[in-house]
Amino acid sequence: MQLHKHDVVAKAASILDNYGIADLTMRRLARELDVTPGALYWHFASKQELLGAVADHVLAPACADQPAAGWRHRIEIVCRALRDALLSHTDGAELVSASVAAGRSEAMALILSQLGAAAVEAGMDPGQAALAARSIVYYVLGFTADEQSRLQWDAAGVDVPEPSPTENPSTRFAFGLQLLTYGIGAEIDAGARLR
Amino acid sequence: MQLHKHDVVAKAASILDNYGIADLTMRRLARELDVTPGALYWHFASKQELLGAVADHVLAPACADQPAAGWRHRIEIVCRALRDALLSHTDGAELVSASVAAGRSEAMALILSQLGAAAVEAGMDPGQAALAARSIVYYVLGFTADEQSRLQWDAAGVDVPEPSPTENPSTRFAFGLQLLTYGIGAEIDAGARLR
DNA sequence: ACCTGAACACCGTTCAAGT
DNA sequence: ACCTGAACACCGTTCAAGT
Repeated sequence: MQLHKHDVVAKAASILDNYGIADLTMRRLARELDVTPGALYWHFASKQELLGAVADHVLAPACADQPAAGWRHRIEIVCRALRDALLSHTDGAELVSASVAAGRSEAMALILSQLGAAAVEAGMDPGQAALAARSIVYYVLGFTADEQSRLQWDAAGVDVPEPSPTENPSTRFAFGLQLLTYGIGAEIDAGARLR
Repeated sequence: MQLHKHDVVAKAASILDNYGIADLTMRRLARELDVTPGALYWHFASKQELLGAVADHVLAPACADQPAAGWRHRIEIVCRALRDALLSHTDGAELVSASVAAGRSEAMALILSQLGAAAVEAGMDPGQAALAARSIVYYVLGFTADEQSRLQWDAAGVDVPEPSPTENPSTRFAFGLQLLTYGIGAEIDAGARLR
């Protein structure tokens, strides 16, 4: 049976979920697909390109059309969807961070444009809005990667103390995000006073 | 001549600067130190531990005592020092991000406490302040990793378009950081209104 | 067009044995 | 105490040759 990109990405995602990113190697992936490592290079130019495809697969659920709402709420919805998507796969945040840092991920470009559009609606000019969108993504990726690595230490029996154990991760996530949306509001107010 | 931790870290930093993080391998490091790979494992338990030490070396200049100033200015000073430290070594942001995500970096803990102290001075309670500090670090690491990877594509001849080419990276960095400091101010105001 | 076989040039880590 | 030698169990990538 012929190998298709989709099958390769799906199998890669299953290795990711069951064994983590360290075990997601070209040779192992080939073995589980009952194929020779070289076969993968007919479909993908490099491991980096393959990981990019897996990243887009992970991000797909966060790319669904968002319901109409005020800019602040839209940002919260996109960011929650992004975090949920990352958390739903082992090492999801690490994988996506690496793919975003390296070659561009199409899915992340879409998410950035959704966040940017919300910032424009809030009253920012396009340049500021693009930067605000990127800042938000840095926060979500950083927070979630951190959260996910703590989860893994936890599962391994090592318990690392949470900085503030009173609130759960979702509440803490929302609080940090609020800092950024408040900042966007304040930035616009400050800009308006100068005009 | 005997091998000391300090020499190992220094040579690792020089490989990093001259060839990048991909070439910073245990075998290569051993070769350049005229030593066998096994020798490194007498001084460091693992590659991860060694990279952590290199990360602390990179972060050292950002750990100098900061002059007294208002909280907002203190945050800006720490963050500029952090970005400068990361930019002063090839792949500095990537290295530090990985080390921070994995085992704890002592230097980063110090930076987090400096940022947290500033947020407390601004009027946050310690739990909120710790989270605000982490959010700021996520931003600095994300922004700088992005900036540094663009620099590398640039140096390689590929030119990737900047989202908003009018302003230089330092100005853009300051703008994104301002979003967070404005957010801290707004958060405190919002909290005060509830009391 | 799609894949195998086999090679190339590497990795991190361990550990008995040497000095 | 500190390091070598040698091995173990892997990597990503390429490419002539097969079907």
